[in-house]
Amino acid sequence: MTEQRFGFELPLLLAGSFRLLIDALHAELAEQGHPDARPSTGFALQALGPDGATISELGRRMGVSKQAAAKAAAGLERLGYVEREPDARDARSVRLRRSARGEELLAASARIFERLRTDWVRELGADRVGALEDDLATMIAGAGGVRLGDLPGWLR
Amino acid sequence: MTEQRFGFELPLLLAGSFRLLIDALHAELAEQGHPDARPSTGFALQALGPDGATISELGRRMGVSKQAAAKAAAGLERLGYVEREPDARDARSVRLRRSARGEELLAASARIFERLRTDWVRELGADRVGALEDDLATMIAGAGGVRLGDLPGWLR
DNA sequence: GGTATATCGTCAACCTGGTTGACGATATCG
DNA sequence: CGATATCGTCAACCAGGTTGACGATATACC
Repeated sequence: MTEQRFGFELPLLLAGSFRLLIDALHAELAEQGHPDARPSTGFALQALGPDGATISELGRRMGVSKQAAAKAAAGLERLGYVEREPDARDARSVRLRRSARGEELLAASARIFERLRTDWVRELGADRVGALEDDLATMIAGAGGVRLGDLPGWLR
Repeated sequence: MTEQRFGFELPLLLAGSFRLLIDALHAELAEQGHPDARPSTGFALQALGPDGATISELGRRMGVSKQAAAKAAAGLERLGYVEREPDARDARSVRLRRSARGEELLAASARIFERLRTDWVRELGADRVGALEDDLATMIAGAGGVRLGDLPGWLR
C-alpha cells in the first residue's frame, strides 16, 4: 500500500484535500442560502470575532493592509454579513460587527465541517483522522504557527 | 494527546501545513537563484510536461481559459522559464517548452520537497507520514480526484 | 477543389483582491 | 497647545482570472 512516494506529492495531497473540504463546504452553504459566500468570507468573519473589530484591526488580524481590509469589509457588508457602526470612543474608527446572517453563516459552516469530518472518520477511522490532525498540528507548531488570513493573495 | 477536535480545524491544519511547505520551498528556491518563482510557476511548468504544450493545451490542463494561459505563459517567458517556438505542423499554434532554467527550477523543487519530506519523517516517523499520505490520497480518490491547476484563482 | 466549421492565439474590457502613497480628521503624548 | 500617530478613504497600480470578438489557419464534407 505505502509504495515509494515522492516529496512533491505531499503538498499536492494537502492542497487537494483542503480544496475538497472547501468545495464541499461551499456546495452545502450554497444550498443553505449562502450561494455567494466565498472561502475568504468565512475567514474574515472569523477574524472579526464575536466583538467585532475596526477596519485597521481586521487588516492586522488577517495580515493585509487596512485598504484591503476595507475592500473586504465593503464586500461583506454588501452581502449582508457584517454591519458597521460608529465607534463610541473613537470618532475616526468604524466598528465592524457580524450581522445575524453572518453568525448564521459561521454556525452553518461549523455544522458542515463537523459533518465532513465524520465523513473522513467513516472512511479512514477515528484513530487515523486523529493521528492526521495531530501530525499536522505538530508540524505547524514546530514552525511556530502559520498565518492564514491572507491565504487568498498569498498563492499568487 | 488526541483531545476533542472540531471539524473546522481539519481544513485549517491542511491549509496551514500546505502553506508551510510552500513557504519553505520558495525560501529555498530564492536562495538557489530563483527569487521570483511563485507557486504557480512550478504548477505551470509541471503542466507543460517534458514535451511542452500549446497555449490552449496548457489552459485546458490547468483548467483555465486559453487567455489566462497566455498571460501565465508570458510571465514564464519573461522570467526565462519557458521558450516559445512555432509549431511545425500547425501554423496557428505556439509550442511552449521548458527552458534549461525551467528544468532546473523543477529539479531544484523536487530536491527541496524531498528534503522537506525527510524533515517530516524525522519529526513524525516514516509510518505516520506514509499513513498521512495514504489517507489524504484515499479521500481525494474517493472524491474522484481534484483539479489543482487553477488553485490560485479558485480561493477568491 | 471549394466551402462550412472548428480551433489557435491575441486583443480589449472588465472583475477581484491585493499593493503603496497621500490626505483630512481625530486621538494622544509631552 | 503643539507635535505626532493612527483611522478610514481615495487614487493609481498590478496580477491573474473572466467573457466576447476576430483574423488566421486546419479540418471535414460535399
